[in-house]
Amino acid sequence: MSILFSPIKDSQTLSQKIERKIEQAIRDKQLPAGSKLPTEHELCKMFAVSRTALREALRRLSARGLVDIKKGSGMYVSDYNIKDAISSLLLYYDLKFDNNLILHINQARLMFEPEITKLAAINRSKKSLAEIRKSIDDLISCHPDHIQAEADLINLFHAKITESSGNSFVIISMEPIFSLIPRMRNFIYANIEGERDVRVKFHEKIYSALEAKDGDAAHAAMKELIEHTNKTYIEKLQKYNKE
Amino acid sequence: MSILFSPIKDSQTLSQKIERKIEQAIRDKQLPAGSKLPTEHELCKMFAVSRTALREALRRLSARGLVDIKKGSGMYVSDYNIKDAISSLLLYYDLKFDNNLILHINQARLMFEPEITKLAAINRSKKSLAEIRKSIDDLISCHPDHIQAEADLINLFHAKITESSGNSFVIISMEPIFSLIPRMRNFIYANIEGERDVRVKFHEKIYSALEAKDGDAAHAAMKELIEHTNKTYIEKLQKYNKE
DNA sequence: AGCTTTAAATTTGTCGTACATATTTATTAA
DNA sequence: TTAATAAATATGTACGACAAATTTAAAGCT
Repeated sequence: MSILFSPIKDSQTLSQKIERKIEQAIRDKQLPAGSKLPTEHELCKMFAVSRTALREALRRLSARGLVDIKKGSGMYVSDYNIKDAISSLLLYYDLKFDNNLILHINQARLMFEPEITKLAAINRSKKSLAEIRKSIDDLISCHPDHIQAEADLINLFHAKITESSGNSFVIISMEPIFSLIPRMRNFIYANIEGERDVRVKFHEKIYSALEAKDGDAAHAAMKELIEHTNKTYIEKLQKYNKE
Repeated sequence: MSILFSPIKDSQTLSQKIERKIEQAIRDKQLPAGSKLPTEHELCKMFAVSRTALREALRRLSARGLVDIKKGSGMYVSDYNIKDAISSLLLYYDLKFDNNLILHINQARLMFEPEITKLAAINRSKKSLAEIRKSIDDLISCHPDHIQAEADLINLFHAKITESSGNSFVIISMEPIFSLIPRMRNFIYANIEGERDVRVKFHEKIYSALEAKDGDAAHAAMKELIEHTNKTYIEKLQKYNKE
């Protein structure tokens, strides 16, 4: 019976209707990024609505990152970037964050990162290679007590490789992991005596494959590294459960 | 000099401050999904602000999917789901949609879907296998003139396999592709004489591997299928450019 | 006593007015 | 010509009033 009859009355509020019209103009490229929107006063006249409904519509658009509102200046179509793109994903993961998600992320990394590293070996530029090199050098020279900095440099290593793939979909798909890792790093990257040297060896091996543009070697080396990372995570988890 | 001094005055509007406090309560699980928020009147008293600023804060939260506002009833913490999770991603892809993105998506699928299918072969349930079976059967019996329906069934086949992996991160990462495909399908899934039979053969082969829980066979078969899909897309693109 | 209908209360949606505050533009002074 | 000041512009917040959807309470009917 749900198809036979549908609501006669539109359940959208006025502000949602306004939101939709402005959003559609943005999606249709009628309002390019950076362009200034008409003032509140002008938009109220255009839409024949009160300032309240219009402002509420604009708050909705602003909250979703579509427009920037500047007091005293005006409202501008924002340049929607990757950070905006993953904002709702990050919120979702924050709300659903648990150990199961970490396990799934670890599993996905094992599936995806060797493939990504293989592509990166082919697509990497001199510049991206230098950035990867720097992350390794910084890790080597990082003070042993700077555990957080160490984990961040490991994270950076992985992120830079993903960037080197040059595939925008891949980069965006992996970005939530790298954004979440500051939160997980004490779990994922084991703080164990001698671990750093093991890790540096893995990084060097991957770097060599990238440098040599050897996709298969890169794939194999990254697979090994992720397996190692996941293994130490499982061990750490079991140790924690035993206590 | 940027670290030495920082803005004295907080640039956040009052409504953004309110938004943040309510959001934090939600993130901290103080306000679980489904629970009713205090009324506007109560919140105005709690925060000691006017109704205007509060409503604008609530519009921001509502626009991001964190709360549902029901006229005459009240405001509720929403059950943030996968659809919400990918909403900003889908917006990003809509704003940046071009052929380059399609190529990147195709490339990512070649990297990821064989791995996903391999995992699905291990993790699939009887139920998920039956759903995959149904999508193939529906494709076989689909009328030859129903080009859109055909493409949607192909899409469903792929989506069901990804679901069968049982990995939440993987499912979410691939969801934008399946959401975007209705838009791309006339490009991605070639409408060529005889193509449907070729495709059904690929689907059957993958299905057999899934049924047999043969991860390597599943991986190889899916790789072959994606290569085929990507190849016909490139051919179609070149044909289009020639005209 | 239980169910249905009607009325009242509650809660969010929209409008209009007023003033505050940040930014931009225009005018004046050096 | 440049710098300082004033005026205008544009968004931020508050308040009061009324509209409209939902919920609750009361009245009416069987």
